[in-house]
Amino acid sequence: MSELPAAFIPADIEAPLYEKWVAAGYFTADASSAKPAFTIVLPPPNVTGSLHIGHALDHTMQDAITRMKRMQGFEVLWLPGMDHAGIATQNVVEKQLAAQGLSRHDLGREEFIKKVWEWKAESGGAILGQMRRLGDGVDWSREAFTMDENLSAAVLTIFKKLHDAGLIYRAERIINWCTRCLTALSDIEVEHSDDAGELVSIRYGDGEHSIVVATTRVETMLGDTAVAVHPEDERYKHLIGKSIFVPLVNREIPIVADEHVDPEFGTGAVKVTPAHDVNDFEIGERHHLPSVVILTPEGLITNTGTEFDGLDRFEARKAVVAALHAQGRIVAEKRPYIHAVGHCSRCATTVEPRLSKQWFVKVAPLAQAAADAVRDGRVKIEPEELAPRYFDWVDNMHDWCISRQLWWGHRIPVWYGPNGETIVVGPGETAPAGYTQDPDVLDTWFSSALWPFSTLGWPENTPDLKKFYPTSVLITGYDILFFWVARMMMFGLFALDGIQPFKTITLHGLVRDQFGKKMSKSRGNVIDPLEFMDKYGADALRFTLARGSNPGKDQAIAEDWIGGSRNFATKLWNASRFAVMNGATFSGPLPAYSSLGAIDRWILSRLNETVREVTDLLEKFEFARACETIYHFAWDDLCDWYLELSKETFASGDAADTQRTLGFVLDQLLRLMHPVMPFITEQLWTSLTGGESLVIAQWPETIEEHRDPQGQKLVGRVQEIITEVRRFRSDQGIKNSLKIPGRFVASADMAAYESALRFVLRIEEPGTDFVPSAKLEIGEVLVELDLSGSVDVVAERARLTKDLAAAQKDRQTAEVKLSNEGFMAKAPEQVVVEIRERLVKTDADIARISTALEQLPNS
RNA sequence: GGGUGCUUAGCUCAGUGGUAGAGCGCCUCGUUUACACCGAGGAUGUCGGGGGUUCGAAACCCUCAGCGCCCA
Repeated sequence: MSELPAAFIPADIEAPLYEKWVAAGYFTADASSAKPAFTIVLPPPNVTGSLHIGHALDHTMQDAITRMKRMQGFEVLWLPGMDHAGIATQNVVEKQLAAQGLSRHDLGREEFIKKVWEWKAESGGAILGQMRRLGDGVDWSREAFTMDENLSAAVLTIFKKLHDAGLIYRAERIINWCTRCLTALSDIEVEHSDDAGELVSIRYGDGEHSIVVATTRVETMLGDTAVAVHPEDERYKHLIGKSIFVPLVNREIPIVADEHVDPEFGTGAVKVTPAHDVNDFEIGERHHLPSVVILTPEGLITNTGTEFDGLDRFEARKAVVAALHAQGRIVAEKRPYIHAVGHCSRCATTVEPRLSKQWFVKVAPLAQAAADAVRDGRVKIEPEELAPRYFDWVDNMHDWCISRQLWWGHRIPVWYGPNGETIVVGPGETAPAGYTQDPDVLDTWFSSALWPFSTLGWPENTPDLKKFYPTSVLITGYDILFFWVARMMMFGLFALDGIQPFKTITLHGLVRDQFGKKMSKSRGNVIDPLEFMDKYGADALRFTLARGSNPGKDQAIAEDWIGGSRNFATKLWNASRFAVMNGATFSGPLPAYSSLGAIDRWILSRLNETVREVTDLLEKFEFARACETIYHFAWDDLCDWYLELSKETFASGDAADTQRTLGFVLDQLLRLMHPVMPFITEQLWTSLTGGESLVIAQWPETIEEHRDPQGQKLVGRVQEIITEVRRFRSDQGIKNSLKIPGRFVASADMAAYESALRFVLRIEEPGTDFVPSAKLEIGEVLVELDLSGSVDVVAERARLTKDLAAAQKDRQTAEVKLSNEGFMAKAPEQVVVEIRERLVKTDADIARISTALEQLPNS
């Protein structure tokens, strides 16, 4: 055991400790181990990203669980890596090129992809270094990237497998198109917001032969190929089957009857633009309407033969309205009109629904399997309140558009022959000469969906896959339940013939600012985890996040609270210094429980409870409650009570049992805290015990013999006496440092504590001149104090009056219950006994306090 | 519009039938050799409103109001 430095400086110890762990290979999993496996795959962060507070929370939880499992004797694999983030990464590199006045087309596909790899090598993956700062005990030897060769092989394999099963197809559909990213997006990459627009009602046709339609996207009228009404709508029945004149484009279009038209909405007639609206597309299909694409990929009007060709869609919207006004065809304008508008989740550009030929995954059977796996209990979602959200999604999922018009990503393994042949090329296969490959790449989530098994070597049946699949638990935020979790379920169950990718899905919430508001750059309330790790240490940040983490719930965080966690770390440091100074011992057997002193027995009993509770809570991912339990034990029980009550023993010189007890308790506590605060616990534990590392130390176990409710009750009474005497001293304005003579009159079971009480309360043995000027009755214990003079009667009367009122109030609630016939007849016996005891106690309290009040001098 | 969650001390949140809790903040006192990143003591809540079930409700049911999220 070496002396501990007076101050704890996280920055000095964290990086070296982390490097020590990695170098020792503690985090490297062994697929040939005989130990049971415990596997977590890290939700792969984006290669362009850096560590934000949400990662810090997610990683803290995973690190804590894997560290605990490792200490419990599992062969733990926590597998790190990143995804290639197709759009985001391509955007970053294109921006760099743009600064040199180049586009990706100037380089060509091959050169551009080379540039992206160069970018990744130089500045990608900043987050991996930041994870080390946080202390993530991941297996770096297995670090994966979705574009790695073997993970790419997995992509080809699953594509072919899905295609062969008829679950991948190519079709012309309305997809979400980003006019800035110039690619298709899947439904969930579109974020809807309620925006202010304008609802314009336009008269098509003339006189009797006219219909008013309303739209917020006026420019789409240039692509209208029909007007639809409900077949039963009396207003329009006579027009069904006729045609009507569309202004500006000067085209006659049919009026069709379609049951999906809502007669209650607007005029009951809708314009139909099959190439630019999902609902309209379906109407078009049903009525065999032509689809006219009137927008270029960039969002410019095209192909209408009007003056609007070449205008941007939003300029065209204004121009079309103006032209319609000029013709007197605007019937009404509602402004502002609030309606849902889709935006690209990457760049916020308004998404354009657009008819386009894309690749899709037919999700129905896959989603069904994904739902079943949860419904039949093979996969557990925690907290279970979030399961309905999962079902809502998988039960109503639309086919997934997987092709992206990008260059960075897994290129679609489909080749087209000179005569229109289509073949899918699996890993290791090559297309026949003369074939050309589809130019598009796959959605990044397509490869992320394979993460739990592609990282373990699938499609090869590797030792890793055998040992570590299915993974034990997935820990991630509820915000990517659909993006990622549901898709891993679909692909995992499909790829591994029904074996689920994880046994449990644990969802946590978002980290918000101290007022519960969402963090955002525009609000300026973003908390940077790196900044606060610098300032307070990684342990403090981790503890704060873990302590705030209730299952599935968002949490608030503030700098003050991180400071509070740092204070907790310092407290632990100082308690350890105290232990060293007082000769705590960290080896050898614990003395027999029955032979120990009352205080020692008490702390061991509390430790035992704490071990049980914390283990149980961490197993259930109840981080907030686990941290609360640790905090309370360490600060209140250990520091405020045990260390204080033990000071007298240490001062007496005969302290071997207490020295060993304290050493044991600290040792166990450090183990218990290590998952959440790995750095400071490692530093303390290795220097106190001389052990190699807490990372590979054994997790504390409960000790049945240490259950001691009776001892806890006694110490509870000791605590009550101390608190009451302190309150008296405080009310009397007696300095804490002042020693006063006093006498305890107590039952035999309290005698064991008298010396400790004297020490803590600074009450000296009474001398021959002892004159008790104050008497405190606390329960059955009488404390007589010699204040060498008179007491402050006013303060004492106030104190007693307050106590009397409290006792009377308690007595009354007890009495009301006991005189209630219903209560006496129906309440459980145990509760009745409890209330009776309460009545007895309050009666005694009232009598005692009343007497004390009467005996007070009148002055 | 459909679903779902929340409303408890100044702030952020625990608490699923038996006398309302924590952290931070606040007030008073205190340099007693682990710790002022500390110690001791203290104050603070008709548990969103209304109804119901129950001997007993912050908790269970109904309803209203407000806030939030997801989906459309």
